[in-house]
Amino acid sequence: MARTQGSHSDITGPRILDAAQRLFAQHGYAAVSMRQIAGAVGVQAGALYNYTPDKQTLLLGLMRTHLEELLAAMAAEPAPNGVMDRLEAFTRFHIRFHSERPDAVFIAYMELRNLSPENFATIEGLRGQYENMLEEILRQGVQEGVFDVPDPKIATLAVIAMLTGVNTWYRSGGRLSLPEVEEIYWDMVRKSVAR
Amino acid sequence: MARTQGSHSDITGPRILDAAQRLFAQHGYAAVSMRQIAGAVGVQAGALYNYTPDKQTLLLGLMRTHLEELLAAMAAEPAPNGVMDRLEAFTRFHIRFHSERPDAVFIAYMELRNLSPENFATIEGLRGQYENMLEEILRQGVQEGVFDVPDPKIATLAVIAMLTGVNTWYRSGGRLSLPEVEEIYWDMVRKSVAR
DNA sequence: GTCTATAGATCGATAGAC
DNA sequence: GTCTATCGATCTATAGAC
Repeated sequence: MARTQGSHSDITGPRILDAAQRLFAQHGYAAVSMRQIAGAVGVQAGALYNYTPDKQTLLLGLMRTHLEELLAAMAAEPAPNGVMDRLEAFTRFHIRFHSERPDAVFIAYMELRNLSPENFATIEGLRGQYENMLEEILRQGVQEGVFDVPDPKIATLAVIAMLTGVNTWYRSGGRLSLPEVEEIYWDMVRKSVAR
Repeated sequence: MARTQGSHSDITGPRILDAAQRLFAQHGYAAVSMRQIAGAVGVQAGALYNYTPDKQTLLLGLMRTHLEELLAAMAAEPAPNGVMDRLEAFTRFHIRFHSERPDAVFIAYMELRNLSPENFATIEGLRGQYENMLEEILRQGVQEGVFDVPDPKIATLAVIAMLTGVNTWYRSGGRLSLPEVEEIYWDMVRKSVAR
């Protein structure tokens, strides 16, 4: 800990990403300086540039990693057969996954403005893939007569907005446990698309 | 238009607020400089300080004005008698009011981090007043046996998150008209709290 | 791989002329 | 009320020593 020089390449990289994610979520990308990130990691600002070409790429990496992990975790989930069960699985998965990563979720929604047009397109494409999974569930449910949804695209966005809103208030150890939260939201989601 | 000096006090104040609101929403508070705001208005940066003591107060003013207008508009709405009609009125009012002010809404949600603790408390207090109006509707509906809502506080946040999500995609002149949007969301809100 | 040092730009805010 | 000019601080990113 007292060492002020020398190589730490084994862990510095991940620590930079962790510090950047926490600081960007707390203060906003534009309000955080490379010196702050370096200070949180315990290195000088110049050392950061061994791990990222610039601040912008640091942000893009955080957002892309988050969305790729989301898609990978979603793909790894067991998919029930019926549309109702699939909707329930999606709902519970979304709440669980997002409540575990509040900083990453916050950044992925709030810092889209700071992406270049092509990077923005990349991120929005990944997000669209995720949204399409819910939209497909809703469309199939409508087709089967299980759901009553006049506009599946809009219903998808409505449900996701409702579920992601959990992150604005949920805190581990608060009044409600995560299973209780899942139950409340699943009840509302189920009814909101019901016949 | 060619005049580069002289007094313009009649309209400069509102124009500063308009420009700041638009730029803060587009790029984020921290990413916008006082020089950018001044440039958008057509004055030099120093002139801004005739209208605001500092950048922070400019932001606070925008957020407080937005929330005070929200509460005033809500109070001016005719309140139906039955809880179901009141819920419908709230839903349609929320969508209409928020979709008309995307920049102000965006700032009021995204820039809370940039407020000092006491200013944050002020803004959150105003937002809480608004949320309480919906919560009261839900509580009364539960009491009357019209709604089935296990946790009115959480249901309030869920509904508001869903409705405010309209602003992430709705554009005037798009595929759906505002009345169509209201209809879709009212259908989902109504069912989500139904017995 | 990390350090120190710094180039070069930009920031918020102020002072004083008009 | 707006301008010009500027102070002092801070920023991103780079250069070169170790």
